[in-house]
Amino acid sequence: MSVDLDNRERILDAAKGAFMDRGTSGARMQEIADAAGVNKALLHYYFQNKDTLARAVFHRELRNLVQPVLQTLASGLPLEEKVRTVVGLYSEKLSSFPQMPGYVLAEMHFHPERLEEFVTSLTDVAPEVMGRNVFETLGRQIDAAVAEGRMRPLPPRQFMVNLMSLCVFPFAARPLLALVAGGAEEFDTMIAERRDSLADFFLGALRP
Amino acid sequence: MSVDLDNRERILDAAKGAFMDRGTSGARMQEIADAAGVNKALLHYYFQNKDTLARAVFHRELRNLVQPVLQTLASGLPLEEKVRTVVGLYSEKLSSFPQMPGYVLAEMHFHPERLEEFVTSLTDVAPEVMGRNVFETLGRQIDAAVAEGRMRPLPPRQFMVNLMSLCVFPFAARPLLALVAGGAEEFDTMIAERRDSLADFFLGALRP
DNA sequence: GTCTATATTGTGATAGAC
DNA sequence: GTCTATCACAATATAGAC
Repeated sequence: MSVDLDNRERILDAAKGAFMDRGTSGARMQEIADAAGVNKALLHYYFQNKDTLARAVFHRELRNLVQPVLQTLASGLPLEEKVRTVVGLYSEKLSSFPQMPGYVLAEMHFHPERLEEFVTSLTDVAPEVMGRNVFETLGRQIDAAVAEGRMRPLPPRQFMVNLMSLCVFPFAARPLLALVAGGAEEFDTMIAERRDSLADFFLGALRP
Repeated sequence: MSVDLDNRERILDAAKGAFMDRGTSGARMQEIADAAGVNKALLHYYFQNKDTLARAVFHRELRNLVQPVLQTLASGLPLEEKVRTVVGLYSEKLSSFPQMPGYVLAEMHFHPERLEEFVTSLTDVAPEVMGRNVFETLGRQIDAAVAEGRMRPLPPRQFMVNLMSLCVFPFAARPLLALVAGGAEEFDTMIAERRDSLADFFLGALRP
C-alpha cells in the first residue's frame, strides 16, 4: 500500500491514455502494459481483468469531470457567479484535456452500467451533491430572480442542460468542428474566443 | 444491382444497430450477420472487411445527421426561421433515434480519418454545402441584423456551435441526464419540454 | 511485486461447394 | 449470391518461477 502505488498509478495513467484514444474495447492490454513500462501480467495482478481496469479509469475521470461542477451548482454562490465559475472550470479543464468529453460520452453510451455503478459509489461519499439537491438549490435561486424581474423563467434542469451543452459539446465534437473551422489551430482559436463570450451568451439568454 | 439490394440493405441496417449499441470495435461480425439473418461470409462478400462496413454505416448516418442542418443554415431563410427550423429538425430526428449522437460522436472521436474521408466524399456531391459557405451566408445575415439593431454581435461559427451544442448534446449525454433526471421517462419529458422552449432560449441570447 | 511462458478462447477473414 | 467449414492469429487471462 505504499511502494506498489507507483506502478499501480502508472498503469492507471497508461490505461487512461489508451482508453481515451481507442476506446475501452479498442484498446489492448498489451499496449497499456507497454505504455506503463510494465509487463502485461501485472495489469492482472492489480486489476483482475480488463473490465475492472476500464471501470476504475472511467470512474476516476468522470468524478474529476462532474464533481466540481455539481458542487458549484449546488453551492451558495449567486446565479451569475455560478455560470461564470462553471464556464471557467470547463474551459480550464477541457482545454488541457480536449479528448475527455469524447471518451466519457462514448463510455457512458456504450457502457451505461458503469455510470450507474459510479453514481452509487458517489452517493456513498457525497450524497448531498447529486441529483435533487442541485435542482432544488438552482430552482430556489431561479424563482427568486424571476420574482425580482431579473430573469425569465427556466426550469432548473433546462438551465443545467443548456449550460453543460454549451460548455462540453464543442470538445466532444472537436474532430468535426476542427474540420469545419479549418484545422486544429482554428479550433483552438474558436475555443479561446468562447472562453470570454460564453458566459455572456448564456446570461444574455436568461434576461427577462 | 437489383435483387442483391435486399440483403445488402439488411446487412447495413443490422450493422447500424450493432455499431450504435456496441461501437465499431465492440460490435462483432457474427452478431451483425445474425441480426441480418444471413451468414457471416456474406458480410465479406458485400463489404470486404469490417472497416469498410463501419465506414459505410458511419458515412450514411453522418450525412443523414448534418446535411439537412447545413443546408438550412446555408439557405436563404431569415435567421430566426433558420434557428426554429434547425431546432425542429434535430428534435424530430433525434427523438426517434436518440442513440445517434452518441454513436456518431464516438466514431468521430476514435476514427477521425473516417470523418475526413466523409468530407471529401461529400464535397464531391454538394461542394456548396460545406464549410465556408455556411459561415459566409450566416455572417452576412448576422451583420445585417446587428446593423439594424436587432441582434448583438456573435461570430458565425459561435452561432453554429452554440446551436448545435444545445440541440445535440442532451442526446449525447442521455445516459447521464436520464440518471440525474430520474429515469428514461423523465429524460423524455425534459426533451419534450425543450422542443418548445429551446429556440426561444437561443433567440433570447441573441437580443441586443 | 514482477516477470516468462503458455493456455484458451474469440474473431476477422478466406476457400470452395452449391 | 449464399452457405459450410476452416484457417490464422490476435487478445485476454493464468500458472508458476524468481
